[in-house]
Amino acid sequence: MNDSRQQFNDAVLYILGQIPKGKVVTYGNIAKLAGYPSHSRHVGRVLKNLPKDSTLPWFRVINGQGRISFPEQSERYQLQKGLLESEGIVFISGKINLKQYAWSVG
DNA sequence: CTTATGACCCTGA
DNA sequence: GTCAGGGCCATAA
Repeated sequence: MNDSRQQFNDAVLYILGQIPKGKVVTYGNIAKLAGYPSHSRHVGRVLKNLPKDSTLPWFRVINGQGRISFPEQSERYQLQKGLLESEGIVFISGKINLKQYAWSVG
């Protein structure tokens, strides 16, 4: 494994652990915070690589449109939606209010 | 080496 | 508001 890839992966996981409860972050935002503004896609690759029993709040990661990047019929979608709702996040037409739930440093 | 694919984003219609 | 096109980068074949 190249160090750069590992570093990106580690940065993403770290940021993921910094997301407060009841907040969400977009892929692009995480990538930017990790130091790779244009690697928004690879954030998804990192999450995909996560074990299903991971303790990290991967479900707090959504796309730039405030939607979950899974098809509605997908089990992952239902799981993520349920977890977010359990933290107080409200879904409207399958989307959430990014203006309200978007996390920023500080 | 070239293609194809992906838990994406931005912009314009 | 939603949808489509173009772009970006890493991985697999």
